[in-house]
Amino acid sequence: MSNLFSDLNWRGLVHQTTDEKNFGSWLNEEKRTLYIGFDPTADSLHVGSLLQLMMLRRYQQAGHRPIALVGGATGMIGDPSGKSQERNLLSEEALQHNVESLKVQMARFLDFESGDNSAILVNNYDWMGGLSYLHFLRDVGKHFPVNVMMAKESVKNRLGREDGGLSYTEFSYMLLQAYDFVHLQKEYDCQLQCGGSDQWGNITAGIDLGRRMGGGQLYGMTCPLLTNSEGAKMGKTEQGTVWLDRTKTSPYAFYQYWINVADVDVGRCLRFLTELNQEEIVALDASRENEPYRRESQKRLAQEMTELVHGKDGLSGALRATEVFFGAEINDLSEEELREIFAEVPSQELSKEELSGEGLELTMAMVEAGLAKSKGEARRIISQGGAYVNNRRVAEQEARVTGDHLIAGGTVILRSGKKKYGLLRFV
RNA sequence: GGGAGGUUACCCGAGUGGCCAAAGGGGACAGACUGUAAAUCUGUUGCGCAAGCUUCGAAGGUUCGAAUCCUUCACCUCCCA
Repeated sequence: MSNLFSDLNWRGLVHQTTDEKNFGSWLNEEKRTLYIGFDPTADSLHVGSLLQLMMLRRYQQAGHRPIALVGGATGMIGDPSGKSQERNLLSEEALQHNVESLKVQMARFLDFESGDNSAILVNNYDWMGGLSYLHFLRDVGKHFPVNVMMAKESVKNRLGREDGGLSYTEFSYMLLQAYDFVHLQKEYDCQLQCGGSDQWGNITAGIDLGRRMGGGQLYGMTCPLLTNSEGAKMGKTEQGTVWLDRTKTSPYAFYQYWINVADVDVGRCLRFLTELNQEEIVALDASRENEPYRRESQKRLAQEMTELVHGKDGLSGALRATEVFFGAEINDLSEEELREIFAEVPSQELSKEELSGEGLELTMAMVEAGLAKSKGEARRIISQGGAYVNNRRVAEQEARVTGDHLIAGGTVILRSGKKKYGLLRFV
């Protein structure tokens, strides 16, 4: 565990620590227990959570004991940090469902059976759900000077606003998170809380509370937020959030997300999100510098992330799908592969009758598949060389789709341009 | 209530009787280039294979012929009360 902190520093993952001078050596002294909180606002984690998951993983691999805290209770309140508006509150049932789903995903990152530093998963609803308001105010609230709370960034930002401000509920959020920390210290001897830089206020609130309640010294560390060169959070595309759940974001789409990370951002991603060692990352930096067209960094990043999140099978599926989507032969695909790869491509069912006789006009087929708004537009695409049947360019306007084109049990794959696909299934 | 101007295709916008399926720009879509990037260049951009058909706020009218002229209606902007 000796080089963990220097590695984190090298990667740029250390934004702030509570004890600049001694934090590193404190970590090295012995096995520590740390925690990071996750918000159960959805039933899947997304790319934005990866950084924190990896952080826990790094600590665990360095020999420390990670606790992943799922905020079943705090999620009911909503953290005002970084939010410009009052949150919508989720129902208790929805939250519990989300908590269960997150547990499963976290198991991919953390080892829950590694002996004395096994990861632990906790849900703060378990100790807060039954907490009485009166007791909470007496034991916890008493230790929070309101003027200190008012001074926190997350609160200050919101108080100045005319539209909405901040509710009492959200104002109290930091007390809950602070209490989590103290509780975990008591239960698991957890002395360190990590989080994104926007969590600093909440983390220090916990440290203060710990001292006031007589629990001894606690530590905090934050890492930078992972944003792209445009300053936006990673993990959002035009299609929406990139999830870790394969039913929400397919392994292929997940892989593609990383492949398309901009050059200026990919170095940070490699450092923040992968476990490649320093030599490998430096080598990739050089590759990017000298032969950018090879895009080694993106490929490596996509490969690492996809394998970690979706496993070897997920990665090979994504690679196969990538080949196919970029023009590989698809005649020999099995029905299953086909369904997997083209899962999120819009498809249309037609009667087999349509193929009888001379077959179906390609123009008509393209309209049916949603690739063209009219036959005229379809004809245009064909004449410009942008039409493909089963990934083979078809340049004749009069071309027809016939039974010979059917692959994998009655499907024809149509494509317009480089990447726009549409499926026709004949039944 | 009085007066002036406007409404054109996905968006902006030119078009004042035939040469108008309608300039130009943006966007979008294809192609080339490239790194699945950015930029650039080329082509296309109402429907129809075609003859042709339907479009210029809506309805009606004048005319051989209307986005264009007339009438009514709807909506928008501005000015005066």
